[in-house]
Amino acid sequence: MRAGLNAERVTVAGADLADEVGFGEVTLSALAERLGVKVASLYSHVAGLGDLQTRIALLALAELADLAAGELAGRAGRDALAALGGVFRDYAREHPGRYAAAQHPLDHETALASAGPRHAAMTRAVLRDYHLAEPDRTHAVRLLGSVFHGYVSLELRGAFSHSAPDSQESWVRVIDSLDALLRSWPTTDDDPRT
Amino acid sequence: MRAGLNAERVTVAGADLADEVGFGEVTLSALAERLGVKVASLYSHVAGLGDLQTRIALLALAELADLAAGELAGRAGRDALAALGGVFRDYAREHPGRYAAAQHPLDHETALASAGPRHAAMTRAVLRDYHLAEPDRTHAVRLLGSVFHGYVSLELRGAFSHSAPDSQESWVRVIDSLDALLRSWPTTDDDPRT
DNA sequence: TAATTCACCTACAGGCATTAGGTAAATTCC
DNA sequence: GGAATTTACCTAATGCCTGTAGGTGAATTA
Repeated sequence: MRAGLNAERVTVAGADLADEVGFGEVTLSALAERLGVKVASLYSHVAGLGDLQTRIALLALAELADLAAGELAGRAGRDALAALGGVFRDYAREHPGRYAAAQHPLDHETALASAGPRHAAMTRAVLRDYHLAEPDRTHAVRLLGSVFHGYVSLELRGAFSHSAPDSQESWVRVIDSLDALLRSWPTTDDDPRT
Repeated sequence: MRAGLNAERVTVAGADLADEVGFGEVTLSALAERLGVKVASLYSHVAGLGDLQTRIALLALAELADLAAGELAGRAGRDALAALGGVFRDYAREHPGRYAAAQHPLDHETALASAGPRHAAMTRAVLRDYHLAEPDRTHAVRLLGSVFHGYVSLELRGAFSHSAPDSQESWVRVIDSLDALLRSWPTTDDDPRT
């Protein structure tokens, strides 16, 4: 009896498994068992464990980009900022394994073909309303990426769950702070430090 | 002939190996070979791979806390902020394996006995100069942690190395931004959103 | 110098990734 | 509709890694 697998079904099953047991704990053995198939059979669809990890990472990046594109449509300013951050935060909480996979290192060529560039473009789009000129725009992109990724990572690790106030409150304040910061961004044409 | 090992020597060697090949790639096999010893001999000093990983994590957290304490002495305000962030950033670049180990999850009991609480205390100390009352102080602690960890993680992953301007410039701007943000932190006794 | 400790060893079992080579089900072609 | 081809899946075997059991000899202590 054939199970009717292909590369995408295997990848999705791997992503689901990652969400349940953690990305680093995904093994071909466990995945094969879940799919009702022998381990060697998986090699007909993916090149090995490393290839599977890369495919899950690409899946997660694409899903994240699609979600972000949907939430960002028709929003601007603080609204867009909160929406973009919220996509990352919600995705990480609903799909921790997929979110971890999205941090998996990709070689340069693969990264360029991934949804990574779409992410960068969307962050730039969110900043459009704040009217920053280069290089400040790039500095701001990096700051937003750092805050979103950092906050979500720490929250996922439980770093904010053992002390008051609730993490949700801090999240709202962080978004507010970023919004205020971007509005009053100090434009620096000559900074003696740089 | 005896190699004269003990738990600490094994842990330090493991940390050095992690800095060279990555924390996730540390194996007892490779570590034993590097120490000129058979794999089974390592079990006289550490309880297994998991225990070794925990010990490397605790070592990294302690080293980071010691470095931070040293750099923070006698500094305040933006100076202290830059020093604390710089410790994380420099440590991660010089010791990527140790930095990755510091993110290794610890069970609650172990985390409490680790240098983790010292880190929290030092971040609060840096904020002293900005005169924030609770719960704003905690929100700010979480923001700083997020930015530092997020920026360092992304930079380490090479996310900022394929576009101008130089990451160092963005780092200085991020520190400046945080300083400005903390100085003008909007004190909110009643925020209708929370 | 004798007893004890313990750092290190050999030998083995189990789990996982990976490859080689085979079989039968699905698909394609005439 | 039957033959040829493709391919999804299999069994079998190898090698690396973690982890355990039990032994040996060097260092330490009495």
